[in-house]
Amino acid sequence: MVEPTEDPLAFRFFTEIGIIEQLARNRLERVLPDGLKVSQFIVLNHLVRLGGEWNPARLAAAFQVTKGAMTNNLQRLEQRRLVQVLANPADGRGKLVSITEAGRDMRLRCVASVGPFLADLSREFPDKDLAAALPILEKMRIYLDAHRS
Amino acid sequence: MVEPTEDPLAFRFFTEIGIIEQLARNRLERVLPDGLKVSQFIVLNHLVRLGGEWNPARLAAAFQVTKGAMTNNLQRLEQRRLVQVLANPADGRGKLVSITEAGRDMRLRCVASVGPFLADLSREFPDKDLAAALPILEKMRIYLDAHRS
DNA sequence: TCATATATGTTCAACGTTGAACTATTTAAA
DNA sequence: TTTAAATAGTTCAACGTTGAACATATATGA
Repeated sequence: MVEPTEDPLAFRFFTEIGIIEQLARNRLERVLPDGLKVSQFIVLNHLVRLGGEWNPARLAAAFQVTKGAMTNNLQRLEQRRLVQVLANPADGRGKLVSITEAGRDMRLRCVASVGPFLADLSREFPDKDLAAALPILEKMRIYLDAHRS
Repeated sequence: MVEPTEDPLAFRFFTEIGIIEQLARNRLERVLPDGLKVSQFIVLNHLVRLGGEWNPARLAAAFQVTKGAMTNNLQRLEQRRLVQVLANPADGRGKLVSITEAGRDMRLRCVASVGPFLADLSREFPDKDLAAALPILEKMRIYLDAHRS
């Protein structure tokens, strides 16, 4: 009788994370308006919540994606006039990204469209449970970011 | 003074999950041998741990990916002779996947190559902390799987 | 039996991401 | 001042995934 080997807990942890990521992304993108992608929505949300002007590099760092991925995202958002991208007058290399009125509207539509899903979810996962899980997730994110080598 | 709106906790939860997933995948794929992908390694690991023969559909369900993705994965593993794929004699539609000796060897090399990373990690994240986080992750994975609609 | 519904697996285009190469600009050092 | 290093952003090919369409085969039920 061969007993199945136990995976290290970290494997199970990352496996769950991977599956949740995929399921959550697909679930959200099915309800987001106009085929907006999660990666685009989180940029809009970020700009609305924190306001001001951001250069693409800071946005890329904030969401831990490559500059190339952020270029792609911002180009699509700009084509839809959801963000405005201007040259940074103080730095010839840089650009400055800010949200437009249409972007604010779209973000509100997104939040509304995701509402029912979140309402369902919060019945199963009260804030206190999510809040209890956040610290280790944040710690893991920070750890992985610091140990990319 | 405009105060930044707070995101629902679920947003922060999924944002952390998304970033961890990307960082962990990239970290692992940098150390896996011969450019093996995480999605391929977890299939090898699964076959070694649980043994026996699996049809692609069950594997796809186990890892929550589409059948197309699993076809792609298995074709690459089979090209490398890491798994064996045979027609299921009991079901004309199905196939049966099993690991080869080369697959076992490769899986061991993978586990070894990931070892130092896991050792580092376990210093920062003792099993008890990971174990404490697993239940809500499993619950979330099951919830999302059941609410794909 | 025969028709319909399910299930397995493959293929394909579309999409987002990575990583590397590249240009342009700014910063730091000699 | 001049040169080298660092930073911002773009482009491109490679890759994995999704979702849909498709072909085959099995299961269900009238």
